Amino acid sequence: MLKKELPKAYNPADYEDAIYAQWEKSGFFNPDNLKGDPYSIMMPPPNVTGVLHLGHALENSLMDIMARYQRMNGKKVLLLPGTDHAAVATQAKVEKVLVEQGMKNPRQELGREKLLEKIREYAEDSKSTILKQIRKMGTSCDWSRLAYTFDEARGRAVNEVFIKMYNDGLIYRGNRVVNWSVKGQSTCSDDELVHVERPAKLYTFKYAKDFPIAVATTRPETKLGDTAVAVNSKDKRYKKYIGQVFKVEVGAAKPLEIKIIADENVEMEFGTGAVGVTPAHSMVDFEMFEKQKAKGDNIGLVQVIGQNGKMTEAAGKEYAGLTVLEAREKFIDWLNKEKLLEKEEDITQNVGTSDRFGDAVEVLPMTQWFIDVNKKIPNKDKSLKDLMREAVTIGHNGDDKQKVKITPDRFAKVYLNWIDNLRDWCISRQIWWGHRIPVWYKKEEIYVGEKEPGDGWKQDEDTLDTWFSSGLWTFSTLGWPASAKATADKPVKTSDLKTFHPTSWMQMGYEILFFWMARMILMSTYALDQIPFKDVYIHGMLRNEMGKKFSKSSGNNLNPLEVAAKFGTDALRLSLISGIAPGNDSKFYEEKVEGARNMVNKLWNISRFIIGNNQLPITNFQLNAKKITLADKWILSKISWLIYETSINCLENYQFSQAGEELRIFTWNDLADWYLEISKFEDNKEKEEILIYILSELLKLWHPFIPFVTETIWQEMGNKGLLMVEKWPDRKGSDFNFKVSVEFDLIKDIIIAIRNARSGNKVEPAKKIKAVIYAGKQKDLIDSQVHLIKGLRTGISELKIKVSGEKISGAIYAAVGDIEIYLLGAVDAEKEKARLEKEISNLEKIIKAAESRLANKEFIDKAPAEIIKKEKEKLKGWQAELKSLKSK
RNA sequence: GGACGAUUAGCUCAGAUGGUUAGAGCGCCUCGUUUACACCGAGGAGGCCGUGGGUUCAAUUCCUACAUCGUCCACCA
Repeated sequence: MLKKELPKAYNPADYEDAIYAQWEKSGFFNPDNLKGDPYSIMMPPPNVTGVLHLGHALENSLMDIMARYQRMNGKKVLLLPGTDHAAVATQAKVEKVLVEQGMKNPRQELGREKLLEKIREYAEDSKSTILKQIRKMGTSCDWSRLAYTFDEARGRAVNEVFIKMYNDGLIYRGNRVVNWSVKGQSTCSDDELVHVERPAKLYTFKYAKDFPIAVATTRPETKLGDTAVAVNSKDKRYKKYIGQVFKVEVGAAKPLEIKIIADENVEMEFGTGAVGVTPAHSMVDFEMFEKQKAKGDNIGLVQVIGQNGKMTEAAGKEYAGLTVLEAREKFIDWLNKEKLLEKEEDITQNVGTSDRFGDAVEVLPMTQWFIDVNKKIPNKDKSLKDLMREAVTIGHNGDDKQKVKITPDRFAKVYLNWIDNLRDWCISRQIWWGHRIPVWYKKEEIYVGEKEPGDGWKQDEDTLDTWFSSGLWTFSTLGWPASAKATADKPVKTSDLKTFHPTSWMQMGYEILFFWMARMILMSTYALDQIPFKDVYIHGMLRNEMGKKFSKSSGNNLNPLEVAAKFGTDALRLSLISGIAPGNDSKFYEEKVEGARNMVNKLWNISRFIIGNNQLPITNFQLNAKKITLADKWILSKISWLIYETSINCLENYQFSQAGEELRIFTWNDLADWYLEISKFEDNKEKEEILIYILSELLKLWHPFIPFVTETIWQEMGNKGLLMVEKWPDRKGSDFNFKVSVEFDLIKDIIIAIRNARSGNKVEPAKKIKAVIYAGKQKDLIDSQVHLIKGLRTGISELKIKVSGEKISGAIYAAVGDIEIYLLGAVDAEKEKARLEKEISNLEKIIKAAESRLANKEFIDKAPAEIIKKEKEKLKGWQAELKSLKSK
């Protein structure tokens, strides 16, 4: 066999690229080359606004662990990669760059086509960097199915859904108030707002001296557009005014006609108990306006702020053209002059700002495209909201199999709460980078369709909210709609949809729960009548040592590729998934990666030792050891347990951190620290066989987490095939031998005690007493103890064993020179007896309680069968324990 | 205002459907020139599991109240 001298330390850079190339070339990233049940994961497409950050690195690690695990378990795994054009984000970013380069207004100066060209260049550049980075992370995705939210195939899907929704009456064009970013000159959805707390002034005033009700506002300038005052109908002070209209002159173009209306949402106790209603510049007020309108009462809507952020003509001659702030001052001056201002208070206020452009948004009435989330879908008697709710509660159409399982489940509550507050979704944007709305106009005519219907038609200028296309991601990537195939820039297999949808597993950060998860559920249940994924794992955010978010703007961005270059991709991956719990934020810092790097190196050196010392052929290995010792039994028992733990308990339940922990404990504390040491003096054919077996299985278990180093070692062993597609070890959890484990732990204790004694450390016998009683009854065990104690770096060559009968039940003494080590013997009979008695009485109590519970008829009748079964099992265990205790 | 999360070793964090001795990594202390590894080895110290109450034979775990920190949603006009 081949004996290669491996370097002392594992140097990732020497192997990673070649290994990835090998994987890719093998074709096993592509499910078409795999057999078995389909298993699909759609990569959340990173925005083409920049490069990958640590969050992406975490996501890639999580997805790849699942993909590799499932692949090794014989699944036909599709991990589909892609990128997102990130409409507003990308355009905002490029515009910012252009402005920094000296352009004043890129949109005006370049025009639509040229600006789009610039953005496209930027996006393509960013995209290619991102794709390289994904490779670098070792992600085993199918590059042949690479998708982009803004490519032709995805564009087809977008149009198809838009048209379908329009025809179903779910998409409408309406004049409603929207969030408007003056800086970005575009709308944004409610979810795109970032609320910032700011100090503000709250003014209480009356519109006129003879106006009966005072109102309060932080935005006096908008009051030029008030059309009503809302009060609670139960409010005795104001009840008499309800329905009356007051004409007041405040300086606007026309005198305001303020109608007093009733609204149950107005709190009587707060402020003056009355609200000045500005339908044009407040979401809530607009809703009141609509409510009144539905009752047949049009209170009117006056827009006093324009899209340029300046006051309109309607605000009056004095005000038109002023900025919002100038107008505010002017209005306050006027109120003061007229002695209408009653109060001025300092308060803090939450202001909605544009996520991408950063300015405080203005609420304005505009004609935009909306998705109606409350309207019943034709032939369904359900609204989109209903669909979104159903998917996580009773399952789509009440089908339990079509239910999205959210891990951790508390996010289901957050999600449902969000749906309750959801307003119609404004989907049109006035930016250019994005899917253009497939609607055409010719004079008064309107046509909704993919291509212009003939001469003289003009397409809608607006583009779609980027989440519209992201919402289709799970199926637009799988060849939906079928016609996408013809025009796709890449061949798309339409059969994919049938095979891989609903997708098996999805992961994402909680910050895009509403943006993305909700929209995917909406789109998929509506368009396909299927949930988008069965399982969704929500991860937390990564923060730096100070607990701050990593962000480019704050300059504390850690580049995952630099970390990977320094410590290796495996170390980065392992450190990212260590110590995390689903949905919880975690801190990330370099020391963590260092620890993971050390782990990787440890595995490398274990392998180096096993490969280097072995005389047997180590490929295609089958365990056949016949003569085995206690240590052999122990390690085989342990790895059997490890296989069970990592597969069933951890990975099947998305306990990634736990899996890594279990693997590390076995590898370092059990295998390296004990078994490898034992193998140095119990050197025989059986040991070698077992070592190869253990290493092979261990590499498989580690592979999803640290794919590069495991694959490298696998090949250094001389294996022909790729570890990536090796069969996952059989889960024979039952092979775990508790007795052997206890016996071996005893030996460990003895050896540790000897080492302590020799190094002058104190011995604590209490812990060992229990063990010795156990040992005393077994000749074999004593022999193996002697053997191991002699062998394992204790410096002991002579061992005096004394097994006594009654007084000391099985004590072991080890004599080293003139030191007589008092290890396990000399059981203090009294103490031991007391201890046993306490334990027995404790157990008896427990058993009694359990028995009475099982005897309770109510409990038997009402408790689920499973619980009763468990209770019985527990009871049995306790009873057995009690018996064994009593026998002592 | 509503909801959710966190509170466990010096630091960063796991964990237990309630059960005998609560874990890891890092850090710290002592020891170690062993041929897989100093990216190492051996050992050790260090915890009223946030506070009060309740349920229970048994609570750090379940319930409840509170405190502190954090997040999301709604926004009071």
